[in-house]
Amino acid sequence: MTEVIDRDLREGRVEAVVTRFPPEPNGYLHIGHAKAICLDFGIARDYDGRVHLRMDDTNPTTEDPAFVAAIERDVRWLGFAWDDLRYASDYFESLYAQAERLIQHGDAYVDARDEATIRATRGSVSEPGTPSPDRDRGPAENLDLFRRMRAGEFADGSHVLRAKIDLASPNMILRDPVLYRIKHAHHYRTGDAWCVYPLYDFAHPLSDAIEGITHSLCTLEFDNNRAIYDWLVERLFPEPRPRQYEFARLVVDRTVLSKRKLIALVREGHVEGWDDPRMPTLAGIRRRGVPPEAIRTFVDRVGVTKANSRTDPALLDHAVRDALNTTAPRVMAVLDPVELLLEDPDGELDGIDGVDAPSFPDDVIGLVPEAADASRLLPLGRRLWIERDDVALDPPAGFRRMAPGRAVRLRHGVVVLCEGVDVDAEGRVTRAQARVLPGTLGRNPDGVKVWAAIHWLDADTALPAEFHLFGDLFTVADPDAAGDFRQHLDPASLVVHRGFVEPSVAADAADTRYQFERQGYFWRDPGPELGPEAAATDPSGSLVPSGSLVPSGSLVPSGLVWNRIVTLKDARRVTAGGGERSPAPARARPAARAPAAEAAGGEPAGGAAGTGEAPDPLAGLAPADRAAAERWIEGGVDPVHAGLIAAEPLLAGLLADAVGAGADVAVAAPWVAQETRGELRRRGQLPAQLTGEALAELLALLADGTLHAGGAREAWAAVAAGEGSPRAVVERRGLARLDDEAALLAAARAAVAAHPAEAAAFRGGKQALVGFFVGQVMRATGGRADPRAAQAAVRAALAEG
RNA sequence: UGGCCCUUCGUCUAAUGGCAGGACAACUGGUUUUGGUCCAGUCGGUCGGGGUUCGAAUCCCUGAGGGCCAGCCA
Repeated sequence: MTEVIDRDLREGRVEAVVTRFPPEPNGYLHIGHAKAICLDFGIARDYDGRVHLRMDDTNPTTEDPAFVAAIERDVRWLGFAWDDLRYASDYFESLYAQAERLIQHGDAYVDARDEATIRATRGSVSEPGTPSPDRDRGPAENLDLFRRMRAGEFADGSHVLRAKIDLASPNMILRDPVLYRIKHAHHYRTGDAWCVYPLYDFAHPLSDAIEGITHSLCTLEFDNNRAIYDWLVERLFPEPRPRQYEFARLVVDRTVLSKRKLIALVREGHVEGWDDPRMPTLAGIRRRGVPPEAIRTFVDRVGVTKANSRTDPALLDHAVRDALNTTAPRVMAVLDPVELLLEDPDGELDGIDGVDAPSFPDDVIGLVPEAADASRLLPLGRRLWIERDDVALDPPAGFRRMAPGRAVRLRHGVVVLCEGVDVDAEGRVTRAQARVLPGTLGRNPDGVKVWAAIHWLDADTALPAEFHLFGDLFTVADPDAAGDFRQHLDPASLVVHRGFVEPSVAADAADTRYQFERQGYFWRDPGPELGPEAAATDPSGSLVPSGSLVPSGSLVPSGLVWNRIVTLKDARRVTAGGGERSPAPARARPAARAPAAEAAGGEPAGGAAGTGEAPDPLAGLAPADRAAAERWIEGGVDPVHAGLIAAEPLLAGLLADAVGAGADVAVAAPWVAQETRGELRRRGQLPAQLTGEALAELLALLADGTLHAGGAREAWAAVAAGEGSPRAVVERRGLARLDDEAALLAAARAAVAAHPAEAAAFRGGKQALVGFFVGQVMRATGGRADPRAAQAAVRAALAEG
């Protein structure tokens, strides 16, 4: 992507970069849009260009101003600022004028048939469409009809404006696409001013052109649409015209990103709303507490290519933890509390009713020195809350926390020795007793193993709180792969706990993001940001009445409701006996990947693949061409090459000319079939300089030793680029073969001397490095060195060491 | 089925025709008053076949696999 822009700038095709992000205001932005936003805005920023946020509002029946506001807010939240806010609907008048121009040029016509008929006559991927009786109507009549369409004389669907392109095009998009349809509908911005509205394929390229967009970035599925994009822009606008480039959509495992499915999740009540923290919408992600910079680094890490791929949500989690590790103060919270009663026979705690605890560990302070100043008071009494699964009566293998007879440190406090554990009928821990070990505040006891540091809360001062633990919405990587996506919904995607949090948080800003030690990153649920007004104006349907997700703060005396942003990475392993289990409903281990995901991965192409009969390279040739090909084969030409050349008259003529000019057919054929054919394909035409005579000249230079193969290839490309005859090119570029042994040896020695580490590696047995050194010599000699001689020189130079 | 796009460690992504590298994940150790962080290390890849080349992930052919297109959605 940046390569294209660099070239456009370098070649002066454009003076400055202008991009645009063009959402349709008919839904909420999600993480997939974040990729496009980061790209469009990021490129504009990196190239010191401009970026427009454009509402692609050409369909009055689905769009709504509430979404415009939501989109603006989401883009800003991500940390971007647009240079201009535009609306496609502002261009309706000029778009209409362009449509009239098209009609006047005879490039568009009004079709009076209904939707079903047009659909039926478009043909299929393997059959051409059939023309409408209206297709050959004259421009004047079309213009009249189109004006009457605008004037409101016709009913919805009775007429459309179509581009007149090619009903037999293998690209379905080009089969006379519809440009304008009649919709007697109220538009949220233009009101009732219009009853004809342009379609995407018409409005989008022309909006880009109107705004002077230089690089129009979009996702892969619009690849086919580029043809109509270019067709329109070339007819209606002068250079510099906008150009469209495609990149792969972001797909994240264990969620869904299609608008339809997201709507279904909301409407059917699988989630609490568009900003449910489990949703991949930016509103949901924001409410969950993810900081925007984490989204940006995530998008950076994912990269931009044209290969459709799926991204592991672990990559996002990592970006979130990375952003929060150095910024989130550590506090303690107990999600599933049990009582711990302390005995203090030595009076260790006498006179102490709390400890001052640093808010950040030393390693974070190392990264962010000012974090050293932050601390808070931690009350400490004789009755505490600790986490239920930090205690076991009968510890399973691998259990490293509290159990009878084991000492653990109370984080930031003293070491205690467990003296008793009460369990209920099901074996669940209900209470524990422990004795404070003397002299262990800030110091480890002698001769006593401390098994762990556990988090705790003073029971008398801890604030009651509710914790919302979010997991992936789906249990499988690709919910669409098998059956209805709903059947893969994870019922444990939201787990609510009632517990306690330390009192210090009451003094902090409400939007503080914390790490609850050993649990994860949390922040206070800001509550639904999409208020009732969003529900009321949501044209896609009713928002489900909020249930448990609305802060049930009223039920919690402190009113505190915490959203878990992301878990801590959890390294505790499940033992063979299954004794230890992950306490949080954390993301399932990779081993738990569903069968559907495996199947989606595709069967490796084994067995029968690749072993099929080689097809006849001469199949499908006309008899005369076939005869020519057979003659070449007799002359020693590879049959595949012969077939390729014979199929293309330009190439066949070129080969014949070259042979006529004295070239050996067997030598010339690969140059025609590969190098020359490649030029033909890339340029769409055969460069005039690529004649048989030129090829014969090139091959003569090769034969008499003036050139080696690599130089000849470069020379041929230069000839194709119009730099002159092979001989002239070789002269100008200094491509003549260099086989002076002394010079090559000197170059080889220099290369070896310049790369001692590589030389040592070679002598250590890494033979592949010969190529590396040959490459160095080739570079040093401007590509002139004879490769064989260079390789010999390299080996000699390496042997000298 | 016609056309177009795509294919590099488990995942994502680099490599002017010249040492296949990084990140995430996993795994091993070390540090640690968080089973966190950090540090060190391990595992692991060019879809198959052919061609051109001294040398191919890269260029050419071919096979396989995946995606998109037959809305008056965008």
